[in-house]
Amino acid sequence: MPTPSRTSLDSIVAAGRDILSTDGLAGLTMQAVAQRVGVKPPSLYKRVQDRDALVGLVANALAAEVEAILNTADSLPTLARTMRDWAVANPEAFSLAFSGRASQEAMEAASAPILRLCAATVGERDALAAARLITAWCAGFLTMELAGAFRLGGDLDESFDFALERLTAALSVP
Amino acid sequence: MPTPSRTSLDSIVAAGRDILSTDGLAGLTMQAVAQRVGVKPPSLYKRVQDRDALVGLVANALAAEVEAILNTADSLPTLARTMRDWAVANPEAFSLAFSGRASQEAMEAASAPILRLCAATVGERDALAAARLITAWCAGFLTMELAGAFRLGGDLDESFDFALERLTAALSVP
DNA sequence: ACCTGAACACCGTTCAAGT
DNA sequence: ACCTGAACACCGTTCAAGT
Repeated sequence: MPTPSRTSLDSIVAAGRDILSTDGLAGLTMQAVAQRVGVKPPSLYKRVQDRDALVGLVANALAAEVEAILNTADSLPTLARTMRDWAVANPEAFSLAFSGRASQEAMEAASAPILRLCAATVGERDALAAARLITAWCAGFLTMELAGAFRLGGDLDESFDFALERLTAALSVP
Repeated sequence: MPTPSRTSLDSIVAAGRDILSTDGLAGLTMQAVAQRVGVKPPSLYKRVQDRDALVGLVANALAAEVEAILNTADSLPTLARTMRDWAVANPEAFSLAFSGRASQEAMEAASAPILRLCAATVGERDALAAARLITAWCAGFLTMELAGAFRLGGDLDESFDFALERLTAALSVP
């Protein structure tokens, strides 16, 4: 006799997102997710292949969040600062979003705003390479900042702005 | 009655480094390390606080490797290409070395070559900010390249060289 | 002093049995 | 159809007992 569903894939991914932000990736266990959606761990396997797949779906959801935020930016410096504010406010989410676990489609969508602004700055021909430069720098800087890897003193805000100035100058001049 | 040691901290860290490169961070278990040094897992706790501490020691060893390699470079472009070659040859080692798990001292030592070349390029005043720009970009680019995050087509070598040209230009002009 | 077997808590995952 | 209890393999870690 059929039984009505007691949860859904969306609730599971949403629960995973919440647990990630409070307990980190290590706390994102099948048991924790199951408990939060009100089900026993084995039931999750009806909706999700395994933990890796679930983490990937959460990463996709985070990439969509990033896309939405970046779409509000109208210049590369604004975009970088928007990204930084979000990363500082959501460190665990940031690190999963940029861990390479999101799907190609999700990453493409999140890259679109950067690509658009880069095309406007350097032209279509160099847009992709410029977007990779900006993305790599920004992801690298924020990852290291959040990991506490910048420990040689100095002002981090200053270092961020220094880089932003030099980068925009480097991309503005052909 | 005293028993002669059957292993040492150095062997344990070396075993960890080897296992990392073949099986990745997930394969770097206390059991795998113990087996490789010829001891049972509980014995490791005589030399190492816990798995996290062991991973940190391996990260320190990797930072020292990075330092040695980067010290052979005599310009920023050469340094970046040296780093990239090493990262491609040692992907797991690279990602642990830049994960923020190494100690402050190890990170400072690994940063020294970059800082030195940046000081020669932009002067002492901006050396730290410039080093952070180069380091963040390079770490970000290689992390994303190794994670397969650059999937929008185009030539990755070209994107790397494009960034390197623009960055050196941006740092050369005051 | 160092090593080990036994034990515990915790995790991911499978599957037969329930409704 | 979906859910669960029981079970298994695997991991980190502790500790009393061995030498």
